[in-house]
Amino acid sequence: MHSFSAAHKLFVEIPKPNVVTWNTMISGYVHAGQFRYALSFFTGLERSHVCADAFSITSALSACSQLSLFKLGSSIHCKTVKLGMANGTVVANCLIDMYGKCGSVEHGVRVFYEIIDKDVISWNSVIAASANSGHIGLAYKFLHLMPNPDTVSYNGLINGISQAGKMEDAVQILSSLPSPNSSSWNSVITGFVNRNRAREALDMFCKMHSRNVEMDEFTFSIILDGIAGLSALTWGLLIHCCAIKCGLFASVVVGSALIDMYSKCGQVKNAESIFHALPNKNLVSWNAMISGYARNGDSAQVIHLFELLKMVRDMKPDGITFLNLISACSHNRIPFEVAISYFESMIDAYKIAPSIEHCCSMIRLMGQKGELWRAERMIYELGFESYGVVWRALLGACGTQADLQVAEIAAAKVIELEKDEGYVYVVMSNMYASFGRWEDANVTRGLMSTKRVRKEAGSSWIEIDVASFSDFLNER
DNA sequence: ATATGTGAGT
Repeated sequence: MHSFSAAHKLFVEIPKPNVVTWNTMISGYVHAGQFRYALSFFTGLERSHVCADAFSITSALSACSQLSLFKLGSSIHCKTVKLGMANGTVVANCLIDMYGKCGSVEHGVRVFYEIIDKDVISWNSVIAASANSGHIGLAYKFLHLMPNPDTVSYNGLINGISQAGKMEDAVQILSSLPSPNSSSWNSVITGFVNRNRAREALDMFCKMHSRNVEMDEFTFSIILDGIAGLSALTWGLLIHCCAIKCGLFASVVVGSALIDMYSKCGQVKNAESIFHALPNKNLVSWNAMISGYARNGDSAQVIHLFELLKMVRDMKPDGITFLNLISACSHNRIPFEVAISYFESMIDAYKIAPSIEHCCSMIRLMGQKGELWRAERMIYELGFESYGVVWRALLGACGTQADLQVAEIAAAKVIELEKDEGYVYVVMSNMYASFGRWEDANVTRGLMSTKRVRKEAGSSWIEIDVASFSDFLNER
């Protein structure tokens, strides 16, 4: 049980905090997953006249890893070099991890080579960093060079291979391990779920169960995610029971995954009772419940829960909350002006920068209202004009509104920015047809057949000459 | 007194 406000209040009363006091605050926030706060205390330490030590550095680096802050992480690396502690085993281990998570294995490997006394964690970190960045061969190399690899070493490899989607290899390594632990199994299950192979994920879950490997929060959250994708309620209920047996009934992580699973299986009532019973709800739990209501078309509950969330102390909506809220507005009968005001409050009151997803959701909303020019203007205002998905959303909105003028602008943009002209051909020919402009529709269809546009099983469109359709549009 | 490696939830 954390008590940040209490700790913070105590901290500010300390007249001259020493390095240990600072470090306790930094690592406390890291452990609680509050990485930004952790880093603000690190900055505070640096601004006061206290010198950072290895403890401050390692906690700060851990925060950088989790947030993928390459620039800050590198600047801390520079500091450690100046302070002469870059080759210290623990500091170097953290640096390897930080570089790995920031997508720069090369830097991590360089740090690894400089360590004089490499310990198990140094090796495991460099293996994980290599494997997770897709350098499986490199990970194998380190694993073979390592003096006494343990389960964690192999887990790094299994995890990387699973992330790369090489599931057969991952399963093979798992079965070759003398004593795989929860993490070994979790990595493989995660790999299957992320590749939309939920059936096999379930299979692994059952094997894990029958071999009496301890199941933790990770196991349940990922398998529930797989179940949600399958909408397999019976499995969901079974796994829910299993989680309770494992003593995880009060876990926020499992609870939030259950809320999501039940609402995706159409069982909002179950989702609701999980939500209300959760003793320590976090923002993820709230967002899961709000999106559950949104998915099931209960806009009144969406707004009700959103208003409640705003009143909870230490809790404030994030970008995902607003995304759910806006999509609920477009899928349900919520007044246009209300939706707009939510979006504006997100930007103005909550200082949340709109993402491409927000932009697309707003385009759909404006499209429904017939405000296509406003949507087009918004794309530029938000600075997303160089993203094809955004124009694709606008083109889609034009299709339902039958607005040829905006559609032609959007169509040209989709062709310019994406390689997917097939979609444009289909939408445009349908639109021309709906306007009775059969000649244009036929020209479009003709272009489709001469260029052999066809939809492939994987949903990608093939070999189309970009110029021909652009010319067709420009001639108009 | 305080620190590092595997995997997760909208």
